[in-house]
Amino acid sequence: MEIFFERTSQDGRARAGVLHTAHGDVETPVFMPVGTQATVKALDSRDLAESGAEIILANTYHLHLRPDEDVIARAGGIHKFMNWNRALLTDSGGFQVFSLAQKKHTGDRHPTLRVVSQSQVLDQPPTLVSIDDDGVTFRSHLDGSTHRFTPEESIMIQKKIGADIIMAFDECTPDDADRARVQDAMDRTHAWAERSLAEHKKNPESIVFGNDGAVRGHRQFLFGIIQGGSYKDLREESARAIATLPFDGIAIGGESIGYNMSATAHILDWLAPLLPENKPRYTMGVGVSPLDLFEVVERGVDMFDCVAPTRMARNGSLYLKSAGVKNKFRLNITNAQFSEDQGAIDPDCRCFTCVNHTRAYLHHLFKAEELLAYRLATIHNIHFLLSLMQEMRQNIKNGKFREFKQSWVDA
RNA sequence: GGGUGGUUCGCAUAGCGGCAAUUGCUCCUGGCUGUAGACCAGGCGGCCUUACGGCCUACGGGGGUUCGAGUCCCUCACCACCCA
Repeated sequence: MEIFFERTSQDGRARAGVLHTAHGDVETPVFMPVGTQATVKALDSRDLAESGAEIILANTYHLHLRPDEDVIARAGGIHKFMNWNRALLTDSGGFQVFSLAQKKHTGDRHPTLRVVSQSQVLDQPPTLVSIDDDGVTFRSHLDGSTHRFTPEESIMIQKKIGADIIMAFDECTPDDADRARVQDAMDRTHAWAERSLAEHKKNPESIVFGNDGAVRGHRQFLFGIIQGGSYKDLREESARAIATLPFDGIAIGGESIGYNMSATAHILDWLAPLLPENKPRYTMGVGVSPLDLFEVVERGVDMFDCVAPTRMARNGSLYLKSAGVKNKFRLNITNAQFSEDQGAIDPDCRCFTCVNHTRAYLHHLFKAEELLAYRLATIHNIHFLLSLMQEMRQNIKNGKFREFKQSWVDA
């Protein structure tokens, strides 16, 4: 029988291991850069590989709406489509269901007016039409057209996209939801987990096409997702339900995860005794601060992703060690104080940006809104976190994880 | 030499008797969840106040009318265009 995940060492609850995928091995614990629309924004596949990325994310919701999964399947699958030959994971679209339903994501903070032509203005926020036990109906944020996702549909789309790891279709719970709502979403997530699994088991391979037009699939691994909000008993119930099913990996979802790190830590502590040791664990949406990565790795998590490093990069917020607690290991390169700073973003960083360019230059590129700013900044932030993960793995292997974490806490 | 228009917070603008005074840009600062995000929010004369708010200085210079002037009148300076 094939082996997907191997633990190679353990230090306390922190684990180091490797994921074996059709597109190469992935050393864990791993941070996965987010490439929603089949691109990690501002980077090409060479930038990504040189930054040390072994696995990236893409999104089912976005790729279904554009360009459409059949386009990607006919192109030979997402790896060929975007020229990325390492591992890739697709999210199921479950988070978008949650995101679409959240009022705060349709509020003033987001532009809803898009100029379509000189005389036509389209006011088209994404809209959640309905959620029922069978699936979700929603309107596209691109053109307002109505679409429907069911667990079966989400899995089928993910097979056509052709990721190495795919996610069960789930319902993410808002942080402020009451218990009945959380329970409801959790029960639905469990039912959808079984249906996602059943659909996947029919054919555990991707459905993408070779140059000859014949299907040329590769093995895909399916993760289930634990929900249950901030309720201990619900989280435990969800963990038992998901852990019992023959998923290849276990994800932990919910709005709190990554957003509220003390809640995330509590949830992980509750789940610790209930998670199977032999399956990879994935906290969805963790990685705003380097310290967040320590928090989850310390609690036995193997995988995590976050839009923060790439988005922060485009917004001029760049990671560095010893920036003090105040700004959480980041500096804002657009600040006036960097206009003539001839040092590297992070003097200890060995990424392309830090080796070749100064803070003053990056400051200028951002002020001038030059496109190179976003690429150089993203290269740095991704490299920074991935290199931190590499050090973390090494320290787990050497049994020095606690000391290593402390060196960052004290920084 | 004559005529017309203009001079408002770094730049550009609004303002037509109640104004610390519009808007855009620049500038300053902050925020970023399984990406509707190369985005969003706040600030932008000075001083004081936790806040409500208060005081001072301000619409080219000077003078005048008025309870009150960036706004009306006179004058000077400068800029632009037109006619000689």
